[in-house]
Amino acid sequence: MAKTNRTYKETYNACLDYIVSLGEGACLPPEKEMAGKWSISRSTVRAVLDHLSEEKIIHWKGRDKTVLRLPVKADYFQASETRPTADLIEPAFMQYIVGGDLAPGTVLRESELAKNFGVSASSVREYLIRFSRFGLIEKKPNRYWVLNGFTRDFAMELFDVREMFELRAFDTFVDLPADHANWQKLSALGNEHRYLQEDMDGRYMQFPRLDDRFHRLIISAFHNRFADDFYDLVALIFHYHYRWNKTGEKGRNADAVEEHLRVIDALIAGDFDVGRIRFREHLQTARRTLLASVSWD
Amino acid sequence: MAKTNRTYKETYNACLDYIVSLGEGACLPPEKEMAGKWSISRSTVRAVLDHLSEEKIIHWKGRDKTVLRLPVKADYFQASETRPTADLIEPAFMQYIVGGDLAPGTVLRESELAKNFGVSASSVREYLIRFSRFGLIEKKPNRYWVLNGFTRDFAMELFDVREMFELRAFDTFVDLPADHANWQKLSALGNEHRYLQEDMDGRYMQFPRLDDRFHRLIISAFHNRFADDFYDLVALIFHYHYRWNKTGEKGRNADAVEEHLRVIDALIAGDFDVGRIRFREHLQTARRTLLASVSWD
DNA sequence: AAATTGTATTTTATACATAAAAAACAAGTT
DNA sequence: AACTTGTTTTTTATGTATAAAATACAATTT
Repeated sequence: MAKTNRTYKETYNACLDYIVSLGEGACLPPEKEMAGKWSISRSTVRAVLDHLSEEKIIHWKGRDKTVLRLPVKADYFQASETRPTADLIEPAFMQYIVGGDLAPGTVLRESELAKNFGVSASSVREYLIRFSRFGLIEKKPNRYWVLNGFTRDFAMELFDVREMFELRAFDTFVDLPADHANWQKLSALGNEHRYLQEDMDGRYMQFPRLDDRFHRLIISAFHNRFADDFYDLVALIFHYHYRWNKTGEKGRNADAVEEHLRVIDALIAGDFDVGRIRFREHLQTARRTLLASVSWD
Repeated sequence: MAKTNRTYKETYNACLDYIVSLGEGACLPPEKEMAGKWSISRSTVRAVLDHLSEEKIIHWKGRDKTVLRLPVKADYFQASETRPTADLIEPAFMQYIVGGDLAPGTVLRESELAKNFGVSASSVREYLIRFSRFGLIEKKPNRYWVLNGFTRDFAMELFDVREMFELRAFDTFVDLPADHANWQKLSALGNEHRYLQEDMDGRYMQFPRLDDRFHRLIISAFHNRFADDFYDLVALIFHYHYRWNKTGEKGRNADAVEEHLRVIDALIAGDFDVGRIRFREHLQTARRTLLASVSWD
């Protein structure tokens, strides 16, 4: 097989939605306009129109593209068919290494992973090359990939850099003028934290998303692509590490919500020094919590 | 064509060297030992022995591997044939973008680059994926790569992080015990700087190597893989940026040598505070110098 | 029996083939 | 003439095929 026709399927689904919004009897716009609308080529638009015509959803002849009937659920392509291969590999791969609790030094074979994940070897290969930038895996030339693993050292070094970046960003953040949009965003985040806190038992699973937004808001003040990029790694580690390590999750999240709020409240009140101390404390807690659950040295 | 036989050619050349060191009439060791010696498989060793035998350089029958004649220059494979494809792509690519002074936003096509560099599209593709981690290029899905380019912003953000890492490393360095090997290394580097200074006109081209070693020595004190890794990018930028930007090279290098020495001398003398000030100054100069030669915003 | 070689099998790297998608161009409509 | 569509060409994504290299196992020699 060659290239997948994911773009086509995705566009087809988007087009069905669009047809619903137009209603029966309406006319679709010119091909070029549709191509622009979804940022794809006219070829794909025409392929979609072809299929829509075959399915008798529209009547297509030249520039006449009339909606014959509204699409139903069965007309749509399955979500699994439209998801990019790369998006499919990441969770599978992280499940494999984090969920499998593989020891550092474990050999990873492209062909084996490809078979396991049900994707092509080329896709796996590309993913691994991309992923290798995080330093968790390494390629032995002419041989295989080796898992360096999420060791204690790795976690410590990760946190050292994270702290440097976030504290630096924090200092830039508090220097922002009072009318900067970030203050509003921070205030809004505070409210969301409180909302979560009201029903911790029912909503604690929503915390990781909030955590990510809080830290990214701080980091964004630094305006540094390397720091932003580094936070992708931090987020990845946190996301997957805790995904397969649910012990004490609720308590951990409740503590973190509390700590975030202490920082936010201090900042909103203008107590920057107190805020900084609270922020440091929060980073320390995060470091301790993660280190406590690292299984390999 | 399939896989290249670079490993084989490299091993063959290494084996010719080895035969020279053994001398005529000598016997080569067991296959397994040779495989271990060059960290390759026995298959490759046997392929090499086969060729050596064909060329009548050795007589090979079972475990008898006698040297018949010493190899001559013509027996060796050309260096160009043994160099890894990836090593071949890097300078070509950097020449293409830095040497060509391409504007940010320039479209890069895999097939075009492959044709230009005389390598396969897959190799180019892998290189670009790997290179993309530096944030200088970006992939437009289903389309092409776009050069983000070495802009003023990029340089500033690069230096912000570089300064954070190096200053942090510097503080760790000065805390090293007096008998730590790094102090000796620093002292030795000081001497090499002075040696360079004695004949700046004749030796200034050797400075980049020395610069790299000086900064890596400092950075190494931090013991942080992310900082080490980041310095790879810094080194890459410096290496290629100045490679095609020779204006004022001698003066630039002379100044930097002087600045390095001020730092080294202060540290060796135990004046850590002065050393830190001098080190900051040096980083500032480096930033200014690089920014002055950035052509794109 | 241990070491070494011979042979067969597995895995990896990479060119190539092919379908999808984009882009270019030509022709027809309003 | 400006749009829009029809058709063709180019480029990209990705699976497949294949030689190189690694590994495993059997047969031999010391």
